[in-house]
Amino acid sequence: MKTGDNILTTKERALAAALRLFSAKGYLGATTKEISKSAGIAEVTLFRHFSSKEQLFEEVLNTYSFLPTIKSLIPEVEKLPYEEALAVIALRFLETLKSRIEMIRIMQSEMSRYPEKIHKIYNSFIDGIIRTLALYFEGLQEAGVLKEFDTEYAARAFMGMFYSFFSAQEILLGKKYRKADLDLVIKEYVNIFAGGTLKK
Amino acid sequence: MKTGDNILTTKERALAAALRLFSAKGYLGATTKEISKSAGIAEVTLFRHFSSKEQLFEEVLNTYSFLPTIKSLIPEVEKLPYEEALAVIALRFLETLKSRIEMIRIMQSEMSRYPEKIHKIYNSFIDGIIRTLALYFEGLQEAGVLKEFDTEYAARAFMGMFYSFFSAQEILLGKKYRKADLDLVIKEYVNIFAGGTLKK
DNA sequence: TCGAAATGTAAGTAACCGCTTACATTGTAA
DNA sequence: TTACAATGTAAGCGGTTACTTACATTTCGA
Repeated sequence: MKTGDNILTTKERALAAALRLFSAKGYLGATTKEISKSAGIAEVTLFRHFSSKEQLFEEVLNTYSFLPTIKSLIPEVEKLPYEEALAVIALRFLETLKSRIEMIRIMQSEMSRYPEKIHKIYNSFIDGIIRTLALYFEGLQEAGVLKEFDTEYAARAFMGMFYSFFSAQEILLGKKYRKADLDLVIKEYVNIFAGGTLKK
Repeated sequence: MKTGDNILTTKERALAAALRLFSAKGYLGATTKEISKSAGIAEVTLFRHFSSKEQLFEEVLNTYSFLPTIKSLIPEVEKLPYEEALAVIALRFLETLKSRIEMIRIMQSEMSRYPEKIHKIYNSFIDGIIRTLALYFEGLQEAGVLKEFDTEYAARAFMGMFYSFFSAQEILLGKKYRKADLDLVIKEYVNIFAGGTLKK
């Protein structure tokens, strides 16, 4: 590697390029020639690091599958009023999705290729968030702030509202939402959800 | 066509097979040889009906893109109590999605191939539903049943909850939800949403 | 500075895919 | 029955793709 070059190793640059192209064109649509060119390396070098395109794809999944959960967010949000806390959680959730939009695109379009693997990645991400949020709800139920409801279903409903908003905006329409729109959406969604879960 | 054979024409069987395989394997993953074999016709016959694979794909989109709206549902639901009406709308929405799951899979994975066309199909489907539901909400707001909120955002939130449930169950996990689960999910989601939109 | 490891260049291979051509067979309407 | 339209069989063509081989060049630590 030339001095002053990118800090990333050859393998890391290959993985990053593969992530980009698999995301944009799908597994079959992204060719190894294209990936290596995009990574700025020779095609043969790609095959020196990865024994096959299939294995490259697997390593892309493994390398980028980690998604930050919102678990660390709960403690700092527990002191906020309910609706403000929900707004912060929603915003962080949307930011997390956006930061991993390439992985999400891959998961959406390559589901049939790697069902068990992608299923696992999806579950470890979603389940973590759902359970964390459900625990937050349970705490507020015990404190008498929220009425009785199934906390896990409620968590799924909450995340579902925002996921489908994200999906429509970022994946289907390709529109970048303006900050004002985003705030408005969060406010309206949180309002409905809070109204439906708070004790009267 | 032999007598006593399938009622469908050769072209229709080709389109149906193409829908199945494009949905299961993606545009690039489904070969013309495989599609014709699955349709029970010769590969050359496929190219007699469709000038290219690309045109076959376009005709699949055109043929199966029409999604029933829920517009016709509103009148018969207007007499029901709010929560029951929401439950019926949600159920019908989920049934519609399920009946067109192959098209939805194609739209999700081939977004990059036909962005404008798929975007159009998506919009004509979703926008119709959103606007219909928003009108229903407006009527109830004027009647003093619902509190004030942005009816379109609310409609998006409502559909979003159920779409993401559908997506998680049918597309990501491949699980068929049992009827009991479905009823429970609808009940919980509708409860939250109704609680957040009804006037206290 | 020197030698090994990493990377590049060039060429090629076997398989596959979309699509075509030429010709034979079958179904059906007049 | 005949003529025509629809479909089938078989073979192949040109292009692409994943992947390999052989060899030259660069990088860089010891």
